[in-house]
Amino acid sequence: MQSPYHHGNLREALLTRAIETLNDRGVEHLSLRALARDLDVSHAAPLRHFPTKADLLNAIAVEGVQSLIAATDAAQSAPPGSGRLRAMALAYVDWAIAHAALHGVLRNPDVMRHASDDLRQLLIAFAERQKQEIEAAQNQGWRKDTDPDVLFLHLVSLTAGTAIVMTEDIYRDPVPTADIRHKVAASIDLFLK
Amino acid sequence: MQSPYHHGNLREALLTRAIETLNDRGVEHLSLRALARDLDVSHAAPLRHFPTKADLLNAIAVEGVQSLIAATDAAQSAPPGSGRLRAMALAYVDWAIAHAALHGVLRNPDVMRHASDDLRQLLIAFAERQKQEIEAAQNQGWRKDTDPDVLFLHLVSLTAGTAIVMTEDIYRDPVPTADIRHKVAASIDLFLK
DNA sequence: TCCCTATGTAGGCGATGTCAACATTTAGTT
DNA sequence: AACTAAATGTTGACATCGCCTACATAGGGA
Repeated sequence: MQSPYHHGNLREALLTRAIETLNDRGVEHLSLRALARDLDVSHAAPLRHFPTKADLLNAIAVEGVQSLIAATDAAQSAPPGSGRLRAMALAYVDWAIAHAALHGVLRNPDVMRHASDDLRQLLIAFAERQKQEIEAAQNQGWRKDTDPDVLFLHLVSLTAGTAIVMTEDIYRDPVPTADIRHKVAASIDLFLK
Repeated sequence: MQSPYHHGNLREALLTRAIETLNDRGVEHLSLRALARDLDVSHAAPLRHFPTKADLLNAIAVEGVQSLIAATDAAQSAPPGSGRLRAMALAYVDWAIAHAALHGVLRNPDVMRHASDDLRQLLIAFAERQKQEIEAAQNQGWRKDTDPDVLFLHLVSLTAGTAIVMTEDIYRDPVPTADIRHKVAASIDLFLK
């Protein structure tokens, strides 16, 4: 049949198409009705899967954080210590560059304002793992005398900040372009080496 | 007369009220029509001053950057060097905390995507000054052997990241609360002392 | 087979951004 | 002072959007 009454996998299709739209048009141009049109579905169909637009964005954010966690998990193959922290920080930045749209959603205050409990839990777990890595690194002698809270604050600020500087258009002008990936690593090494 | 045909200073009134709304309701609830209602003006009146909603947000962003620059200018009373850089970084973070709404606009990718040339110029000038401060500090011996590009990247990432961590709700859970201002200073000192 | 739930459709409501046509006020020129 | 042009505000309209309600269809147990 040409178009079956039921789409079959509308939820996934919505998420995929939404992320595509996000990539080239930004959050402001993301609309449930336009998504429905794109997928040849009635204008209210998306509401069956995401009762509200915020729910859609929240689901995208959850996917994003899971993807981010998976990316930094891969960096955990390194032995514990400041080297592993370094690998995780770089993995974070690389992930942000590779998934700019998802990263943008995670950085959008208007999305995160309505973060679901699931999403918050994911982020807290992620933060917790970073704290453990810091503790492990300190046990190996790295910045042994510094307050762990300060190290955590510094790590989070530096990684989040670097990711933003590398992905947001507004920083493109002042930031050096030549050999940027190497400079990012050197910048992170100022803290983690 | 009760309500004169002309408001008198609608442009300023719009900006002021918009920032207020931003503060307690967020960008998503900012609407030109609601602003018009708040100011007892017809629904299309704001368009005379801001042809599009993006123009309004852009104007707010310009005010924000000017305010930010003024705040960090005050920190320039310190003598040049890493100490002045430190003062500027802390002034940045303090400004972000004190003007969370403006800071949120500046950090909103959907706002900055349409940044006007004015706005971009302001930001470039701000970045340029930071580069000069780094050079001055290096001339005084601070991290003399490090690539200035790397130092700049690190400074921008760290300050932007810290401001975000301190202002965005989503970081409130994992970040330590006790003595936070002191810890922020300590975190910045890891780089600037 | 029958029913329940999940999923999709059709229509509508209030709100929004933006446009066009018109009104009023202000400022500048003569 | 009179005339005119520009600035500023009003009214009405249109397309779109999020979301709601009522209804239609499909699929999966009992």
